[in-house]
Amino acid sequence: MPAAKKGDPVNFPSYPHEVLAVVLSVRDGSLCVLLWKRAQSPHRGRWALPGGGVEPVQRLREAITGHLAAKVDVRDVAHLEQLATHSAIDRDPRARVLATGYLGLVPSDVRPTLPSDTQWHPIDDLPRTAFDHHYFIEAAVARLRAKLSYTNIGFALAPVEFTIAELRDLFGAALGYELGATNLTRVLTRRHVIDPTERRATPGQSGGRPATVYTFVARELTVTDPFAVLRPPR
Amino acid sequence: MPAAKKGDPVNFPSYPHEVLAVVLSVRDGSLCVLLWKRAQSPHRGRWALPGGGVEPVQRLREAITGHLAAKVDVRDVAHLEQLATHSAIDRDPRARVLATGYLGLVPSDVRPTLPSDTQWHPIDDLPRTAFDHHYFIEAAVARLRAKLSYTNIGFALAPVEFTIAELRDLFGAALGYELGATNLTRVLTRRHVIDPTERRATPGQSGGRPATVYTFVARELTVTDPFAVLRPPR
DNA sequence: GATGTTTTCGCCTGGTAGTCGATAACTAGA
DNA sequence: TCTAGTTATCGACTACCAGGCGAAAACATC
Repeated sequence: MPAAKKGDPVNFPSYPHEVLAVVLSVRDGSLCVLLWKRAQSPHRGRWALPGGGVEPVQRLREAITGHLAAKVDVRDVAHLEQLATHSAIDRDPRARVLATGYLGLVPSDVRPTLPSDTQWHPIDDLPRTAFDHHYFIEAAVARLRAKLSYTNIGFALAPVEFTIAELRDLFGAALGYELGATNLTRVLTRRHVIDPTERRATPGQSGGRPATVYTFVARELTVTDPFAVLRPPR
Repeated sequence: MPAAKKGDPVNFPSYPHEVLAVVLSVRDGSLCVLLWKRAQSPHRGRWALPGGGVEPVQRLREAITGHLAAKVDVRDVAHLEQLATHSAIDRDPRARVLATGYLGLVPSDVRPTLPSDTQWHPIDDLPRTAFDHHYFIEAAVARLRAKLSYTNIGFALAPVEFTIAELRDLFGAALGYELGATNLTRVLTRRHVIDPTERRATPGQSGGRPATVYTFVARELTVTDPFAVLRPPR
């Protein structure tokens, strides 16, 4: 029997496949998602996630990076990870399209120049979105909020250098509730997620003690806490 | 402008899409995965995950359920959840095929009758597997082990009724290390994951105090611990 | 200096994981 | 019935961590 080779038949049905990115960032104290306004039918006038098809030479991650480049400078996207693949039969009215979602994060201090059809929208004040894109947004926000607690994913939301007060506000906006600076500092330093530097921030108009400047230890995703329970014996 | 309708063009390239299931279960004290031996090229003679194509009327979950039915009684699969979608260009030598993985769990007390080409294989003694299936297996095992700590996913690995000793051995096999019965009981009961019943198990040959029979409170996935850190204020 | 503002540190509390030894509840056999 | 062996369960103890609060530090302005 000859070895299988390129061109031999595969009996699997084919479907158009698209990738969609939920790009999240904290803007002016609110967690926001990047959306663009559709000018074409279907769902003309509604707001949609960046994304599109997958070229034959591209992996999914390369495809979403390419589509993102049309909306933002992809070097500003500090973290990108896959979410779920959705397969509802008529999620697109034209044909059956499978869609794989991605979560992208942009630090709060970078201000990418956006095309005129593209804007940041606060998570808790979303407009009508196209297709089933709200499912992807919900999943992305849930994933981010969970990972803020047990990974160092904050590095992708924060500037390279920051004070604890800034980080407290950033985490507060991302999580949707306020938290104390004392405990935040202690948790993140004990887990070696952030480190203090020698530098101090210059106080604002009204004075006050100058804050220590912190940085994230690593700038790629690492899990910090092995879930705390049912640990292996010493 | 007319509204978009079925049959309108979508500019997304199409790809054959397959679904693959990593079915895990504890058999004779070892965490095992369900594999079948390929009789056809490519990868003839190697062991592969159950799976196959997606019919036009099926969602991904329905498709994997259908393919699983050829190997096990799907009613024995107590839990099924999506893993990642893989897109390496030549993960299949015949053509470009996208693949979405699923994690399935079978309780340790059910003994599905398997086709002659299908067997359980211990996780730490795997044969050569076909295609990129080992990536799916690794991801599935990691997902299971993580979720054992912060969800009630154990319900899908355990019998409906069980003793703490049985559960300790079950978790030990799934996690890959032994753990203490005292702490396991305390953690799972405080989180309302398991509940004691009035019934007692009958001691074995060698006697001993009869063990309390426990059950899982819920039989669908619930997250028990909101990750313990950076909680909202009271 | 005096006052106001902001950050940071130390102390306290409560809750949870993990371990170990004592006790309970059975079987089998003398 | 009593004793020894076996297994399960409970209580006590330790260690660690999250979370909160107030005091003190370190700046600003006046």
